[in-house]
Amino acid sequence: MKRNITIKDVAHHSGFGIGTVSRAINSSEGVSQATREKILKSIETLGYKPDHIAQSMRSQKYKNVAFFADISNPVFAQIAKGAQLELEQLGYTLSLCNVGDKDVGDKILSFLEVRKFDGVILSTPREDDWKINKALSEIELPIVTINRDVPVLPPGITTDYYSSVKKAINYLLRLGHRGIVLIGGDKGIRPTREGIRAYHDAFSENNLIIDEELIKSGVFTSESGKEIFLDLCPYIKNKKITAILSLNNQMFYGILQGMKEKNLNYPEDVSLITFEDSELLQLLSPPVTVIRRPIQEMGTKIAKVLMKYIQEPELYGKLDPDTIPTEFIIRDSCKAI
Amino acid sequence: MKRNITIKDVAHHSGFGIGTVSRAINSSEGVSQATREKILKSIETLGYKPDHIAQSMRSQKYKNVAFFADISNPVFAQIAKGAQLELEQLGYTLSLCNVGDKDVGDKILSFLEVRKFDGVILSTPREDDWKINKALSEIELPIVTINRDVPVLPPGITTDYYSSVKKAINYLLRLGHRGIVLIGGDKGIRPTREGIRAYHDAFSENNLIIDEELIKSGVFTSESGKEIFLDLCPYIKNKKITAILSLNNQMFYGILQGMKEKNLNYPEDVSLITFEDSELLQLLSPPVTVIRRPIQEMGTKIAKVLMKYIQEPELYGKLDPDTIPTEFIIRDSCKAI
DNA sequence: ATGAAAGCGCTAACAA
DNA sequence: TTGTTAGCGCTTTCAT
Repeated sequence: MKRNITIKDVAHHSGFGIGTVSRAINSSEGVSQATREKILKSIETLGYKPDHIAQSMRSQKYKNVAFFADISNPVFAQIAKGAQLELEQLGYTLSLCNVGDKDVGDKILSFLEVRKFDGVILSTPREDDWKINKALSEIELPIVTINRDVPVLPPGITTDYYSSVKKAINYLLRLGHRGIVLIGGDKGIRPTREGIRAYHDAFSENNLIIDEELIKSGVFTSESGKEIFLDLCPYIKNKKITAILSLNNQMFYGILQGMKEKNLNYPEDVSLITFEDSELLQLLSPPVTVIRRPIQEMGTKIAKVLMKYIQEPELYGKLDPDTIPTEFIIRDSCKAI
Repeated sequence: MKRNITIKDVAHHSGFGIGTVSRAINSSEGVSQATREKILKSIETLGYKPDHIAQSMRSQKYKNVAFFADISNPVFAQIAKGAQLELEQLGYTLSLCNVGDKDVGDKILSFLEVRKFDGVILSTPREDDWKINKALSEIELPIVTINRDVPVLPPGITTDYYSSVKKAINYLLRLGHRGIVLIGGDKGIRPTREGIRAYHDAFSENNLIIDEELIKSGVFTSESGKEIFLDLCPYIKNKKITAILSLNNQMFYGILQGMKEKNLNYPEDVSLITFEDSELLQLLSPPVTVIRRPIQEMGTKIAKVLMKYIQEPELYGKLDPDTIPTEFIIRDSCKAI
């Protein structure tokens, strides 16, 4: 096994001490321009690469970020990609961790316990789970959340669900719909809460009374979406319900599955809008009216904010919350009544 | 900053030397059962967690695996998830790296240069690019490839494209199709090569002459798929071409886009089959006939093999190649002629 | 079976 | 500005 080139070799080759070489590497001050250049040249000719592990051990900086989310959801995969691309610029690495849906707090802690990170990117399944939150509050690292308002954490990066859901509801209202179902996830997470808030506001601003029964919450899976949809079918058939707005991409798949199963069509039998654009939704016939957001950019933004926290820890929790804008794109999945 | 519990504390608390403690932690031999238990108890009561960085520094083992692929493709995202879940079992971490499409070799090398890994999971964009392969051959780590036959690397995990593509072509042949287009990616990568081989074999086993012009290759993007499709349109209209088999999910999106744009329908105007199942393909009407493979399990398998190489380096390159089976699922996107 | 001690490659404190 | 040195927490010889 061929020995690696170490800082000692560079010191020897350049004729300076290892301290000076270290300073040159880390572009710390206290090195004359001339020396720095000579050392850099030595590094170049020797092909020296600092041992990242040894650096970490001494400096307690790891250039490593943990990503907690279910990457099999293309949305999180895109966010991960965006974040990785950004972190890479600064020499940081993104490490994946899939915490399922149970014992989330424990899993996160035990993941972090045996590994070293400088920061965390996180999408927690619930905001008000005290067990999870207790775990989160024990983490002594900057954490940037994805679309979650976790009481024990500073605000992270969020999507502007409110404006576009409101636009969408208003659009349906204008088309004459009144029996509008809102399908979201757990009511204790931001996307659902913001969606519901927008739903309420849209109705009341139009002086309409809300039927709370029309607000459905499940979990972010197609199975859950399908189940909710099937329960809705009788009301769709008797025209009590004429439109559905889904707040989640995966649930929307389930809705479409349910429609197919029940031989229902949109927009004839029910009008449809969903959150999160995709090639699928454009390819379906008719193409689906959606709320879109720039997902990969979200990842970039998340990484940027986290890096700021890592580099200036005193800023943690003091930065203004950042919200990603959304876009309401009308296609052909809604009809006027 | 509260000091961490170190191996010294455990040594002190248990009354043994740090060497013995270390041996107990690593379950190396040379520790009596009684001592081991006492030490384990001390570790428990103190809540000691070995410093993974210090361990790495001494042992040159990092419990870290690099994943090179474009995770914005849901297929790779799923593979990454499967691999992560498996690696996690053994305390290993999966770190992401997105190498785009140019300077791939350099990017991989520079990523690996400044970080420490025990192994690599890789999907290279080409198999015969000497620059990439030169880079790959310089990597002194076990590498498991995803569906690639890279000359300078041992075989990794592959999918059985051959059998199912053959089944698919035979199916189309039986339906009376002769103008069957095969759309794949770069001819220098395994999936395309295997697809073409199956295509050839299916035709010749049926004593049919192949029109090489019907084998189209592009890149794995929807844009490329669409472009190829649009070129095909005249022949579809004059019935020279009656069926298309796409070897890639992303390209298939492009084909569907093209169809939509040209107001063509399947299976009326052209029969369609694609590789890689998804909810989309089942929701489209009519649902699309596909070749399916268990993607997440692929990730698991990849991780397992890599772990074997990491734990027993002498096995590297000596294990039998592993091939993931595929399934041909007939739905309603092909009609008889 | 166990302890002592060297040293992995680096940073940071201290000296010069 | 530069060199020297301690020591980060651990594994691994080498003694005992």
